[in-house]
Amino acid sequence: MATIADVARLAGVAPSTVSYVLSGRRSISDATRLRVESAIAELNYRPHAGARALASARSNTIGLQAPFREGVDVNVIMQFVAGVTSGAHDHDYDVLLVTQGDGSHLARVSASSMIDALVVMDVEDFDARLPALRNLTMPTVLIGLPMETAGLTCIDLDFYQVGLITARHLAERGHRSIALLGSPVEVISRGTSYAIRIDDGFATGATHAATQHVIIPTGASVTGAHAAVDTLVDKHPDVTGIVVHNEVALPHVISRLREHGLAVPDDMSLVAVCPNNVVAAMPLPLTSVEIPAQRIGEMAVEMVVRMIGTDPQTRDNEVRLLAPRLTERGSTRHLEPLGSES
Amino acid sequence: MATIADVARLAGVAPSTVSYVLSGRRSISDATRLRVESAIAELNYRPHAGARALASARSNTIGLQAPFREGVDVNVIMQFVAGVTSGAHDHDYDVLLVTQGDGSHLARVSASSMIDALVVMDVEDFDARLPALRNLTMPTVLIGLPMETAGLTCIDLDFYQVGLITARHLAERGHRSIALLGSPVEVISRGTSYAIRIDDGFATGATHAATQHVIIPTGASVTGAHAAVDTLVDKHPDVTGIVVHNEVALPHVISRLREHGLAVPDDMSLVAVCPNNVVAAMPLPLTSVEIPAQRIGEMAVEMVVRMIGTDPQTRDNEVRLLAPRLTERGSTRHLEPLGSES
DNA sequence: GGATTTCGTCGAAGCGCTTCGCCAACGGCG
DNA sequence: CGCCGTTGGCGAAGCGCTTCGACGAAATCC
Repeated sequence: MATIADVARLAGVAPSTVSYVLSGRRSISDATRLRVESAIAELNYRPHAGARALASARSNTIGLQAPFREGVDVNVIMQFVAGVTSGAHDHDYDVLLVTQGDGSHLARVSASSMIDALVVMDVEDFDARLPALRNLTMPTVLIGLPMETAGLTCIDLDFYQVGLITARHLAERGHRSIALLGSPVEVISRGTSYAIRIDDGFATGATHAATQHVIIPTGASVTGAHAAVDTLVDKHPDVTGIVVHNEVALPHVISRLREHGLAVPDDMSLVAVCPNNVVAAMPLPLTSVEIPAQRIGEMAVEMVVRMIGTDPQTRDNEVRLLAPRLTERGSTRHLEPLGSES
Repeated sequence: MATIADVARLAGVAPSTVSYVLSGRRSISDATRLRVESAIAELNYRPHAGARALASARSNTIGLQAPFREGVDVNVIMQFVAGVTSGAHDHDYDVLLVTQGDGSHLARVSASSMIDALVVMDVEDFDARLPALRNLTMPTVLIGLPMETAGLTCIDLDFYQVGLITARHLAERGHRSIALLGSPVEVISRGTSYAIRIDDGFATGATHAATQHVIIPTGASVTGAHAAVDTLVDKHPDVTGIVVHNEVALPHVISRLREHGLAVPDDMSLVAVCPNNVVAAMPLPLTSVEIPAQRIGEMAVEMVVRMIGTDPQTRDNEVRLLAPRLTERGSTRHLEPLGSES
């Protein structure tokens, strides 16, 4: 492997000059820059990452903490990961995967200066990693919200608003009894905030619109979806509109509804909450609120990269909630005023 | 951050001694080792990864190349990733994610000595990354097989055998016409070898058993599954047993069969090929061949770690194909001899 | 036209670690 | 008792890079 000294020799300059060409931290005349660049190309030179990290106290790597938990949508996780990696790439960072949730791995990785910053995925309300994160001076961004966000920087879709606008959307179309088919119980009981926030928003939205509502946790499986629909039909036959926030269950919810003789949207209005590629794969167009997972991953990187190099003291932590947008695709119908139904 | 010099000072030894305590490369008396260890603990010392990489020419990091492609099962991908990370952790390695498929990222990462070895996922027959990989002296293991494996080390489930034993299983139970509902066309036309290998095995197995067979590429979506089942029912009504190698389509295949009035296993025998957690989530027990994705990920790491430190010349490349095992769960029935059906 | 600034480049120090060679002390052996 | 092989530890070199201060030369100013 060629070193910076080799390049310098070939270009007839000092190693430091090569370094400055590479980093752009000092002005270099066009003539020498060109010579250095061609030497670099000729030798196919790549700076040694370790040496660079040692000398500059920067590794140009960000850590991605991604616990692989039960019940979470792998699809969404993958999109976060894809967003983070592509965002990192855009900013010339690499991504180190940190999967062990116990924090010891995290501590090792951060203390050994392998990473300059950290992105944490799938945060719970009382996340076990929180204490470790709080006394980490390293720039950190959480994807998702814990219960107590003081001193933390977070980004997520505003699921409260998701609940609110989906409830309102249905209410505005005349639905007087609506349901939310949400996350599996294990996700909720773990205290995963997005599940709780969408519930709250949904309840509030429904209440404001003087609409009946019910929330049905839904397992991320065929049986889970079927059970939820069965509950809906049996216990809440007056429900005319549902919101489904469960990517895995979604198709099975639709087919189970059909088995019960309920067509979307004629007999049941439906709003999906999931990534766009999931609704695109559905057999019928669905009105939906997108979960822009990839975008969120990219934004998380952007935030964390901006934090690098700023003084931890002056850093002001923000909680960034993306406003959801509902896209109509005709899977929710207008209910006629009572008595005028055909 | 404490350095090795701080530890040495506190323990009253030379820095090199601390290093030897850490690496175990030279014998150290119990007395000093204890002193050093307690100094390490007291200062909460972690070696600087960059410095270590620089001095030892080892980064203790393996690269994981994971292209995020259309049509592949994210679930399986995630299990590979989980296996690789946990395997890496077991061997005291970290994992660097390399997602950009174009190879430039790979080149940069490997040339800058960020990684000691590489695991490549989702390999295609004529994979674009192959040329880059071949003239990489770094230990590399592919998960999946390309067309030409000379000079490469690969690991995968033996999908040819999967096709063979599933076909035979159905044939042995008296099925005279069987079908394989496999990967989406885009996966096949990309030349993804597992899809092709299972097809070959299935065809051969069926032919040997003098059984009719048909292979139906199946889209990884509700509509894809429905289309495949519709094709099956319309064009191949004599088929009595199917193998489904498509995790996403699987539940929809089953429900579509039911919509056609075909129950599993009474009217249609079914063998699934997918990870165990997927069959577990199905509404009925399914006879299946497991895809041990996590295990494969771990084994890939094991192989690649063993390769590190061995001379590239003497390294003999192996292609390791895991023998599949079929687990009966009662979703395939014995067909009665002709005329004796109830 | 001298003083001052700016520009482009160099040299050297040092980041924190590993590893090699060296050496002192210590037994075991003939 | 002298020799030699082991053992346990030390010191220093050096891995490849960044960065700071220095320094001519050219440009700018009054």
